Amino acid sequence: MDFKIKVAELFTQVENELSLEEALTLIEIPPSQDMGDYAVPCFKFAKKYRKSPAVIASEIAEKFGTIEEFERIESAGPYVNFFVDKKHFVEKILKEAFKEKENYGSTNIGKGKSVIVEFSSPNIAKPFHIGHIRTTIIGNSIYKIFNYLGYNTITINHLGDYGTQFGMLISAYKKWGTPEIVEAIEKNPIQELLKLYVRYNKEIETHPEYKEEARYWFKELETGNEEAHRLWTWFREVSLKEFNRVYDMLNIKFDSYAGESFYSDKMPLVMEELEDKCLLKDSEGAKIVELQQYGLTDAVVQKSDGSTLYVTRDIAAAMYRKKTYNFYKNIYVVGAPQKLHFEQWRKIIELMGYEWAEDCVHVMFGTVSLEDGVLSTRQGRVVFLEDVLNKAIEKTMDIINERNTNLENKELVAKQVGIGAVIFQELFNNRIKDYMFSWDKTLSFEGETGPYVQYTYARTCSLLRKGEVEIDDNVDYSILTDKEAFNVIKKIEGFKAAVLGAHDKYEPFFITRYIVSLAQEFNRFYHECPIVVEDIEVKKARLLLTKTVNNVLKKGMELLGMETPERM
RNA sequence: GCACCUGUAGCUCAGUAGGAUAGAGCAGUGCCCUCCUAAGGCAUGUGCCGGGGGUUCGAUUCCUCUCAGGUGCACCA
Repeated sequence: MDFKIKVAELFTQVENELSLEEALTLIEIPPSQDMGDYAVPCFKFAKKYRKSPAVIASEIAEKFGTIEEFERIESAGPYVNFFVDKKHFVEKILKEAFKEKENYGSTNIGKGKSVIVEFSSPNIAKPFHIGHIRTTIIGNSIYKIFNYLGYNTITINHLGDYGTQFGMLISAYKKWGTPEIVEAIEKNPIQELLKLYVRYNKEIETHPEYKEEARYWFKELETGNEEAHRLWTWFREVSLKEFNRVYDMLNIKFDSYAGESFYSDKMPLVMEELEDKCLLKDSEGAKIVELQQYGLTDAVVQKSDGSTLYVTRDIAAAMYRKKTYNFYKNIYVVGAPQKLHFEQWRKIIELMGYEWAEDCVHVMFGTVSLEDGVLSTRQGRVVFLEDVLNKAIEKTMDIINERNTNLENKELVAKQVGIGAVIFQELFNNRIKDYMFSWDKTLSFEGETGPYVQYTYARTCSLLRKGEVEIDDNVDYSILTDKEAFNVIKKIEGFKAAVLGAHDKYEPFFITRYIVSLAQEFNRFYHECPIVVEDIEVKKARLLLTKTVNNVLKKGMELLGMETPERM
């Protein structure tokens, strides 16, 4: 980064009308190595000097004398190309990384600021399936990234634990809840509760009165009927226990499980406030907030039967969170189909006069589908998240048994690598892309994959063990100016930018792409340059580089939510 | 009908706040373990960057129209 600033400074010296900021925006990274490390195109100056950009570039390049940080500065066509002094560069980057250790890549931009990340949020009594993988893994990574940058982070699992569906479940249980069913639910909660739910929905067709009964029980639940509450609590607990199995596998923890039910008593106040602020309109018995003038569709905030809706609850939740946590950002990791909902919700909060509406962000992502169509719980088109993780672990175990039979902790490593592969895959592309779930892709471990990065990391660990020297930054840096080492170090320099990019755009894939490319560069270096060698100076220098790569890969994987096995 | 998202190599995708010959992985082919972990490295081919117009010295990138796929549009969440 500092070298880039240096380039900008040099440029402002020869072009004194240029501000440092302007100069910085002009700087580019040349497409090819032999064009230098930084470049400034001169098209912009053509008008001013009435000369061709190529002539300007060569004139500018000549104005620079010898400069310590740069090996040479020369023009190539309309560009001025800067070649950094390799030794200088290498030394600066590695010393910095060595000094900052596991904080290399972090900055303190989040100090004193609280950020809420709401993610995962499965529905109680419904399967935790492949459709939940995205919010869960993306959300966890965003939390880790913000946490690393010094923010005070709060993770919230906004459980879907409220609504008429629970009236149905309670009613169904009261009808068919034999001791055998109780036992089955304890053993296999989600599947059995889902069965009850599906059966109830089916029987509504022949027994229309069931619909009324479900509503009755939901009302009872709301008004504090003891039995209803006891059943609801039980459903919630057994479901959560099952979800926690997956969270444990993924190593995910939440600070709060305040779900929909948590806000159920906070709705009247929201309605009152909307009323006071003259935002409500009656429409066919329902209460709405008109939003058409803002290019949105009107939002229903209260049904004609008086009960509230999703948006109303989210407004209550946002207000509660502002009051409780005084957030700097309130992040919702929820699928793209809910874009309109979040736009309406944000607009309403804004209309209520809360400036912090702009601090609420919807981090959306594309939809997962299956090869045989859209996911559908009812139609049995589900892939359970737990099955995906377990299959990935199994496959990893097979590979380990094939190739490394004397590895210790095989089970642990298989778990770390298998799950790492799934996480990595999920965070490899731009969030917004839709994708089709495929076992082949999920279970492929070659090329740009999680195992590839973990393998490279394990390789660095192995080298550090075999090196048997104390790593310090007092080495002969000229050893690291060859092409392969230099490329690795240039890559290392980019870590900070990758983390910041991921932060700014709420896009973990900046980090995913980054660590894969770092691993690639390191593997090239590894194949070209023997590291653990007789010559102690060469060994020390190359091991310092190895150690730095080791640190960055480890931190990068951690930010994605992956484990980092030291042998595999 | 209206709105939003996506469209780049056979497949899956990158493409850095418009710039120098558009890049990776997979799949295919051929090399490299007497050498630090071969889940690795090297070599090799592939592109009307969906299409038309426009802005610009310069467009995969910005604007506009258009085609294709996906998603959302009031009492589900």
